[in-house]
Amino acid sequence: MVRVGLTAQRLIQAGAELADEVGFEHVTVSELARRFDVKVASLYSHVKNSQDLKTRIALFALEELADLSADAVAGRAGKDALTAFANVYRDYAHQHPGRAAAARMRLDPETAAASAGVRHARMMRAILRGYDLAEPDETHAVRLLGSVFHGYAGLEGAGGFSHSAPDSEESWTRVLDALDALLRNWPARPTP
Amino acid sequence: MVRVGLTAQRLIQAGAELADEVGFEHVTVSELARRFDVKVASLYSHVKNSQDLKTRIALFALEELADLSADAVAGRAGKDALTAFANVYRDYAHQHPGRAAAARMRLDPETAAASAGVRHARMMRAILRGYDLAEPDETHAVRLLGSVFHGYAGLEGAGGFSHSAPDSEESWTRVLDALDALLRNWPARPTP
DNA sequence: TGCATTTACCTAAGGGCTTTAGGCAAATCA
DNA sequence: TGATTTGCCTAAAGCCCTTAGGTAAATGCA
Repeated sequence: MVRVGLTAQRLIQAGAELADEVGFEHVTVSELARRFDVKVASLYSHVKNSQDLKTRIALFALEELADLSADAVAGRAGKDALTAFANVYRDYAHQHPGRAAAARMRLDPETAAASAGVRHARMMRAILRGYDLAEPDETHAVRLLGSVFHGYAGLEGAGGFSHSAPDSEESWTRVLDALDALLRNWPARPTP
Repeated sequence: MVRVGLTAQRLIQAGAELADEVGFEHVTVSELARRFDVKVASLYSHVKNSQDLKTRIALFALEELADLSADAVAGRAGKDALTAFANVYRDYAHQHPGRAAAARMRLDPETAAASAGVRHARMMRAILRGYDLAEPDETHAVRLLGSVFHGYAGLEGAGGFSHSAPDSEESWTRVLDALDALLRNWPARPTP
């Protein structure tokens, strides 16, 4: 009986790679076991269950993404920072579609609160400090940006923008231009 | 042997309701059969397989949503139309979270091309005609709006904005204000 | 109205993924 | 080196998906 040296970390890492190959929704304990050439039951000492595995892949992706974003944003401000941050997001979704999908997975509130998701939110707020928005507008803007980034990655991943002109790359650039313009010119609350 | 009178339409309708109750990802041929008090195999005369069932629920949701949007937008223009359209989207996601998730499902290109998704795109373009954007900016704007609507619904459905101030309702209103302002003031392509 | 055809639902069966319980051998430690 | 821990295994049960082939209800036709 050869020991492969499974650990939760190795499983999650391999799970993330598997997600990128076959899609996050097709990540399965069985397939993971197959890849380690190990029986399925063996994984259950390292991971609670299938749900737990997926959650931990999601948390892993969120961390990874937050680390990349932090690097990209360091030393930048204004549109520069916004673009760098947004591009990390989109590039990650291109290079790691499975992990990106994982990062969009629904987490229960406590898990989410303990996740790197909060770092993302903090970074976004830091970027927004370059545009001066008073609360609650800053929060509205955070939510708008989050929606755009998630939404764009989702639609692009679903093939929404492929095979139609202009190419998605150009739209992305122009969307960022537009968001920058919007943030510099955030409208006052209209008087009814 | 009592006959229940299954049809593809009834299955899809019931499937949509099931999705709203348990989440689209938990819609299962078995559960559907249980609800009709019928054996699982019986469904396979009406629906090709599980994937087919889900796809048809997605198409159903897209149609329903397009019909609602068309009604809401009729007779409106400018911000009025934009708001009406956007609110249909969001209200639908609130009232029918499962169907909304279905509507966000990845479809293969041919299926997507034959779906009500194209009506959605056409309506968006019609609304944008109220803001005068020349191509390719109109397309960029369509993609931005799509991303925001999908993204906001996704994050809200995932509980992203709950239990934090200001409430999601207010953010949504202000996001629409902001999008309207942006469309009225779409930035020219910056000269590098 | 009676018979043939079609159709709706059924049983049976195989295969995959998940999860738990309990066992044996490799690694670790004293 | 012997004891303990730990990593991976077998076995088994449960649920979902899917196909093949059967039976009875509904429908159509003479």
